[in-house]
Amino acid sequence: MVESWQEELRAKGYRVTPQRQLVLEAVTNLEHATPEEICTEVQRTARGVNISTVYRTLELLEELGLVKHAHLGHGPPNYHLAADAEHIHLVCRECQTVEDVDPRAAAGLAGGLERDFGFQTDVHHLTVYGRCKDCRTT
Amino acid sequence: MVESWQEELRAKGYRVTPQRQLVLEAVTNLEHATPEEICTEVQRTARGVNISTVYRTLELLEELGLVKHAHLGHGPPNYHLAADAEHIHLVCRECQTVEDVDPRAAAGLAGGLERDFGFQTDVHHLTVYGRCKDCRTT
DNA sequence: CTGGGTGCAAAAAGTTTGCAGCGAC
DNA sequence: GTCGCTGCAAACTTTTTGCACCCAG
Repeated sequence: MVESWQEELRAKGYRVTPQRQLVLEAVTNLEHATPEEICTEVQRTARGVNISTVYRTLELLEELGLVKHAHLGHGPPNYHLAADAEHIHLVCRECQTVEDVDPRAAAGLAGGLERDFGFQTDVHHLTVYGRCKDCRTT
Repeated sequence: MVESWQEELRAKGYRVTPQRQLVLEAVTNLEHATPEEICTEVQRTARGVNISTVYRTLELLEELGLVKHAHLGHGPPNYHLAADAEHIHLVCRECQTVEDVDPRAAAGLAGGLERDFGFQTDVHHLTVYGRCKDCRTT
């Protein structure tokens, strides 16, 4: 697994550039971030990585299986390392907070969909909307 | 049930307009539609309901609890009648098709989240990403 | 008649693309 | 030196907003 992603890039005819390393670093550090946030983070460290490069890089990194994204409601997509532990997102439709939950909570669901519909659930990408504990009591 | 939402509108100080009736009709007929599709549908019947009116109306109808929306991937949100039977959306990340599934499949998940996190799942809004049967065999 | 609703146009927000120059290999 | 990558700007898509006029109540 330590076999560097840089090798993989070169093997596929892509190039290893500072920008690509910085974007991957930013995703690693931020854990959950939108393209915009990633761009800002990168520009804090080094200067000037263009937003369009961030988009292009994220697409590439996702293609390589290094990062994944999920849609958490209205806003922009949310990127994180594929290597991070898988988790489910609980999004509160009132306070907009996101809570990460162990994917085992969805084991039954995934199993059922597989059995009944032949559907292979991407648990990584599962987003559950509802109301969180706090918003239900207030 | 047939005429009551108009009453509710007036009771809250809103007005019943042809545009609002047409949008609700379109949502009813299309069952699953984006704002753009709703706008097109409405303009087929009558002419000239502006896209921005569609957005404003959908927001209002959702506030009243008449319609709901879900995010099915990258694209625009997807509106449908709240009165329609609840269902889960299975979105294939390869062929982009959407399959509707009985919400009972998620009963275990919803129960677990409720028990463990006090989170009230909005099953209506649940979207599951993955690969459908067809894409797995091809 | 009155104030909320609508259409239109412009702005915002998020994302993609064309192209000339740069730099990884 | 080659050719993929980047920055920049412009185009695009989806959604929101400001404003003058219109019409439901």
